[in-house]
Amino acid sequence: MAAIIKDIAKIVGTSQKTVSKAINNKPGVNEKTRELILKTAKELNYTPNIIARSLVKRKTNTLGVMINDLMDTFYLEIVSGIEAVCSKNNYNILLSNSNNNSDRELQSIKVLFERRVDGLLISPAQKDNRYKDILKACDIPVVFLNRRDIWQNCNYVVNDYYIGSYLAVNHLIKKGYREIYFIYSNPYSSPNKDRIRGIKKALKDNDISLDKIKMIHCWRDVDLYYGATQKEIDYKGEKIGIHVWDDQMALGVCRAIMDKGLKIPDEVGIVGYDDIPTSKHLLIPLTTIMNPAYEIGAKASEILIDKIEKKTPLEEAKQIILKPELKIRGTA
Amino acid sequence: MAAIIKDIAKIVGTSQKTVSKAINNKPGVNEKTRELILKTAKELNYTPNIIARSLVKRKTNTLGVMINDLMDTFYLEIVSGIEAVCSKNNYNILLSNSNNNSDRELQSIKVLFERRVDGLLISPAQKDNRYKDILKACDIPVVFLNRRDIWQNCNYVVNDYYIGSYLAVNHLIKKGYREIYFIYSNPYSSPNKDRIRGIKKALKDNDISLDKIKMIHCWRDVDLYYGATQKEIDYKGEKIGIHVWDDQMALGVCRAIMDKGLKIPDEVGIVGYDDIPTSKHLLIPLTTIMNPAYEIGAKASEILIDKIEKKTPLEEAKQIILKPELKIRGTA
DNA sequence: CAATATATGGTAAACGTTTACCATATATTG
DNA sequence: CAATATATGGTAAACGTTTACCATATATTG
Repeated sequence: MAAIIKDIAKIVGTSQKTVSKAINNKPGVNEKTRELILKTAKELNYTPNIIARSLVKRKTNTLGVMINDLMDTFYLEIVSGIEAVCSKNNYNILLSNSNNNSDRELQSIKVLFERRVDGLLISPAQKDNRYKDILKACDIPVVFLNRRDIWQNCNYVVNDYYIGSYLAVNHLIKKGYREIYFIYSNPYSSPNKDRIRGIKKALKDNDISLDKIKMIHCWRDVDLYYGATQKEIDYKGEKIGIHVWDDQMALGVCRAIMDKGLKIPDEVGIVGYDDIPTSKHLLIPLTTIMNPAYEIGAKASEILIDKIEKKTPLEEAKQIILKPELKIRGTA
Repeated sequence: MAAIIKDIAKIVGTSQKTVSKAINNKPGVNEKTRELILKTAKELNYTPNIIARSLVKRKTNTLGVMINDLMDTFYLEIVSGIEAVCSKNNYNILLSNSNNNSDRELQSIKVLFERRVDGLLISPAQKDNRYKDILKACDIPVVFLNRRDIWQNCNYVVNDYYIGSYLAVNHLIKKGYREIYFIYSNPYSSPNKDRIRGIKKALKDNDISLDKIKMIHCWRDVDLYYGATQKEIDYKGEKIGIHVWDDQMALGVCRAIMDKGLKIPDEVGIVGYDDIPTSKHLLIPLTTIMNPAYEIGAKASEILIDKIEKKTPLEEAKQIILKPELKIRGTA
């Protein structure tokens, strides 16, 4: 039905090769021939078949994007950044969501391979990442999003969680909150380890004993955060400072604090993480740490495309750590 | 480098066809031969090349997804729904973002065609949708997301905005808010037209003169909504009810109302739209209309896949209108 | 003018699958 | 037993591109 190169060649009375060259704007085609070919292509409503091209060129101009939680607005911004860079460089995105299920994650990565993506952007599921061997055996480049501990010398783009949580807790302490809590979600991930280091540094710098910090673990769900805050946090006259895993979860924490009848920021100070777009529009705008999600996605895609197009040697690990920033607003 | 069918055939000492059959679990292969083939495939680390398969089968098992604003959490949920259904049906997603720019939209749709997606899911850019002719000339199925006016008899899945805004304004009126505002964004879209019909119906049902409604147009940006509310809304002793384009924008409206020193919900009532996940976790949880975004995405993909696999005749338009729901919370 | 470079373009193979068309050996049927 | 059905599997073409290898005509060079 749809026209193919062979049809155009037949009509114009030339070879397929000449048609191919003309359509791809390559030199070595007579100007008149080229015009005739392009005109005919337009008339026949010709659309190049990228599938066929990919097969012979062994390049799909496609990036596989594996996200662990598409419902999280933080990843939304990362994907936006990826999309923008891909679009500019003529790459397409094959999007998958593991839902933090490592079986689905493994399966999806296999499918992305079968689809012959030129490179892979991965935001790993929370635990049990079994794809490591497959990825290492394979020779396509991979860049990890927001995680830096998948294997030694992996490519990654992360926010500097060490600095971020340092800034958060240091700010709380300087503002006079002395009873410090950290409510966290993903215990074994590199972000969490980095953040705990940052928090300890902040305590040390302010001459506060390390065991003054109270850690509350809570899986990532606003209602769970609400419940944990309700249950675990008690005001005994000393100002409480809470550093929360991320802004989304901070909503639950804020609500629980208000429901307990405590005052933000007078009795309880709260610092989130990520600076999602809603944070600054809340009734009490959230004090938080800006995590440049869009930039993470954009930077990671740039690195990946560089690797694919061999501008950067494949074996040399690219590791980018982006600076976070304290955004002081209404909650602390 | 990587093994292909030919290699396996040579090693096992059989034809390519037999290998292909064995790998695809098709009948007509001796059990012993099949086992040997699968074992060899595993040893060679064989990965089928979906690109080659797509070329000969003329089917890519890929859906093109064209979103007009990836930064909007509402579309995030739609994409999640799409992803879930695709994953279940062995389809992949090629994701594009038009950023409400109709040039990019047209360009991206062309690229998706060239990539030979089996079907297209489109959430149209705000204005000037120039892809209509291309789409109609082409013979792949298209389902529109959240818009029902692109052309006559197009396939679509929408929320019933007529009912939704009816519920919103009716609720405001019943609660005693008599001065009604509607702050809206996308004037010429089908959602807006449907919503205005719904609002008028609500006024009529409550015996309120149609010219009592005040419409404020404001492009979709929280700060613009904040500004418009600051400027346009004045409390003169009569309770004000505001129906806002969506929940995200309602954040700006709420903040402006508070900054003016007005009380929510005593003096000003606010009803949003969409029921994004944060709405129920706000300090004053937002009264809103639930818009089943995930379901829209899921349903649209199901329809599209049905069309592709010819379970539904291509020419018969599938038009699904999902019911919204009033969520009464703290703001009205 | 002969030798060479350049522009133009044709032929045919290749990318890695699937599948239409056969062919053969064995099992089943009346 | 002859006739037929069934299981197994081989050959070669096809999907729609790109490209290595040539070939020819013309322009340029000394």
